[in-house]
Amino acid sequence: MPMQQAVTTRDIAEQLSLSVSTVGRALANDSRISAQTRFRVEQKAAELGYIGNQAARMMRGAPSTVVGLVVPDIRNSFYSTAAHALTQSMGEQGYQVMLSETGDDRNSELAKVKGMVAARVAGVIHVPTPNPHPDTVRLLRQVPHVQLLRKHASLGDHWFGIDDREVLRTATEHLRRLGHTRIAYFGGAPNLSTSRDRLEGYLEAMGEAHVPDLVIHMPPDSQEAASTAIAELLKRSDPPSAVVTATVRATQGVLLELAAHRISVPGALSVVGFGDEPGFSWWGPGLTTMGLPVHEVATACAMWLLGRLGGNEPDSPYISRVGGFLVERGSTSARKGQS
Amino acid sequence: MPMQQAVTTRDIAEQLSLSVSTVGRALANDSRISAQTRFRVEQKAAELGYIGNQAARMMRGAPSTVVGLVVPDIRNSFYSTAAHALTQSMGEQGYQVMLSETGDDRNSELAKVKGMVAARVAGVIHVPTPNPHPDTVRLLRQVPHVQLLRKHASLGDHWFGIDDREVLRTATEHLRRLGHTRIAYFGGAPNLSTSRDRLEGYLEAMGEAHVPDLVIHMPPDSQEAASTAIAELLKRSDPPSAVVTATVRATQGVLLELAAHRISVPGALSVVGFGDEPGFSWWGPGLTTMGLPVHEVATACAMWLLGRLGGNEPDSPYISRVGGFLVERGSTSARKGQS
DNA sequence: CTGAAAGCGCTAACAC
DNA sequence: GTGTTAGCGCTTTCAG
Repeated sequence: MPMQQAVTTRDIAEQLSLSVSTVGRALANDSRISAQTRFRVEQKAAELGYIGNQAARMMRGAPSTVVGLVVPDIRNSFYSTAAHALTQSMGEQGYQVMLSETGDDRNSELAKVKGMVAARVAGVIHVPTPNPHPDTVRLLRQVPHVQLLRKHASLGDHWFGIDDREVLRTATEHLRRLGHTRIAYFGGAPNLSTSRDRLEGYLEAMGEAHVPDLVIHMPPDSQEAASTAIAELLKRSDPPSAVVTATVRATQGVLLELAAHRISVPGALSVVGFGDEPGFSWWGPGLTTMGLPVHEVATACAMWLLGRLGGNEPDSPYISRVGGFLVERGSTSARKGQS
Repeated sequence: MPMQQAVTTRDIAEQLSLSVSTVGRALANDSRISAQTRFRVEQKAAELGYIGNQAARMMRGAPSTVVGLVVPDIRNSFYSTAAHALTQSMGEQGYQVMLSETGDDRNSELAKVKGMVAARVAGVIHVPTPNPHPDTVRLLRQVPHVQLLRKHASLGDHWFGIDDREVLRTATEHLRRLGHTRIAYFGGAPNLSTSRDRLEGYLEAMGEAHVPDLVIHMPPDSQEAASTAIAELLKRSDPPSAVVTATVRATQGVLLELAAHRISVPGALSVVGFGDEPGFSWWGPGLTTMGLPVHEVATACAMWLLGRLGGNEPDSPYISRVGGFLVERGSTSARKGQS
C-alpha cells in the first residue's frame, strides 16, 4: 500500500495543458469557463481522485470547516449524546467536529483549546471545566464559541443548557407532593454552575423542610461515593424517606447500592433519579427520573453556532435554558402514613 | 467581543524589528539564534498570544496533527469508550481527533472520509459500515488507516478488535455446561464481520444441539426487535431454556422485555448478555454477561497508529484480536431437571 | 548570528 | 475564455 502523493490542481492542469487557475475556476464552477473545459477538468479530477487541500484554502482566507467540541469525558452519556447531535447537525452543513476531552482538568483544557486555535477551527462548543485557566479564556476570545450545559461566567454570554434549577425543583416537588419531608439530596461538587443550580432548585422546593445534613455533595463522577453515602444515610436513626439525585453518576451509585441491599423501593425509600439512562427503566420497580433534552439542547446549540458562522449575525448575548420532564415509573410513592 | 485577527510571525518580527525567519527560528529553538534574541521573541510571542498557524505549517510539509475517527454512532458505548481511549492516547502525543459518524450509511461514510482526506488528516481509525463504497476504499489508500472492532476485507489488513467468535463461544459454552441445549441466539444482521464471527462462535459451541429456528437476526441496533422476538420465542410450545445475546442493543431489548413481563430469571430462562453496561448489574438477579476490553483494544490501536505515524515502520499487515471475559452474576443456572 | 527569497496549493486580481 | 501574477503564514535554502 504505497501512500501515494496527493494530487493537486497543478497535476490536473499539466495533464490537460491548462493553467492552474483555469482548473481552479472549473472546479469552482466559475461561469466564465466553457462547459467543454469544465467537463474535461471534472473528468480528470475524478480520474486522478483529486481532493482539494483544505489547508491551502484556509491560507487563502477560506473559512475553516471544523468546529471544536470540548467535553469532560465522551463516555458520559450526556456528552456522547451532545456529540452525536452536533456531528449530525454540523455534518449536514459540511462541518467536521474536532473532539477533545478535558477530564475536568483546566490544564488539559487549556492544551486542547490551544490545539484548536492552532488548527484555526471555525468555532468552539465547550463544556467548561469548573474553573478554566485565564489563558483559556483569552484564547477563546479569538474564536466564536459557545458554552454547552455547563456555564462559567468568564467564558462569555453564549450558553445552551438545561434549566437545572427547574429540573431539581420538579423532581423534589414531586416527592413533596407525595408527602415526603425528609428528602435527601445527592449532588455534585458545587464548584460547577450546574451543581449549584440543581442544589438551588432542590432547596427552593424544600423550603422550610430543608434539613442540611441530608444534602450530600460528592466528588465529580464518583459513583462509589454515592453508594457509600446512601448506605450510611439509611443506617441513621432518622433516615430520609426519599432521595433525589442530581447527577447521573450519583443516580447509578444509589441504584447499585439499593439493589445490592435489596432496599424496598418505594416501600422504605422513594427515589427520583437524574437523567434517563437505558438501565433506569428496569431497575427495581422502574426508576422515576428526570428526563433531560440533551439532544435538543445540543442541536439548538449547533444551529446557533452555524448561524453565527454562516451569516454575520451580531454577537449579542444568547442564552437558551430548557427544562426537563418527569418520567414517572415505580420508584416513588406516598410517604408511609400518608393518604 | 471583537474577534481579533490572529497574530502571525510577521507581527512579532515587525514589533521587534526582526525578520520573519529569525522569529521562526527562535520559536523553533534553532541553535543559531542568540539566547538574547530568542528570549525577546518568546516574550513578545507570549505577550501577543501568538499561536502558530497549523495550516501554514502543513503547507510547508509538516505532518498533520489530527487523526480521523469514523464510527457508526458515538452514543453507542462501544464507540464512546473507544473515542475516549483514542483521545487520551493520541492527545498525549499532541494529536487531535476528528470525529465522524456514519450512521452505518456507506454514502455518509464516504462523505466523512472525503472530508478527512481533504483535511489531510495524518491517519484514520475506522469502524467501517457493513459494505463500504469503493470510493471510500480508494480514498483510504491515501492515508494510513486501521480498522477498529469491525473489519471489512476491502479496507486492508490492519485491524484491532475483539475475538468475537471466542466471546460468543465462551458465552454459549457457559450455558451448555449448565445443561442447556435449547439456547436461543440474538445477533445482528450477518452483513457485518462482527455478527458473522459471533454467530460462528455460537454455532461452534452448540455443535449438534444447534436448532436453526432459535437463531434470531435483528436489524442493526434495533432494541425493539429484540423485545418483540424474545416475547414471541417464549410464547412457543417449545421455548428455549436459555438465551445468549450478541449485541448490546439486543441485550437491552431482551432485558427490557423480560423485566416488563416479570419472567423468572434464571428460573424460567437463563440469560447471558453481551457487553457490560452500567445497568446490567442491577437488572433482575444481575446479568451474567460477556465483558469486552474495548478500551484496551482502542488504546492498542492508537498506539499502533502512533507508531506508524511517528516512525517509518513497515506497512506489514497487523491484526490484533483480543478476547472477552465472562462476568458471572445471577442470570444463569442449571437447566431444570439437571443436577 | 541574521536577512532575503522561494515555495507549499490554492484563489482572486489583473491582464489579454 | 483563459493565462499570469501575487500572496495567505510558515519553514528552509541560500546569502551575507
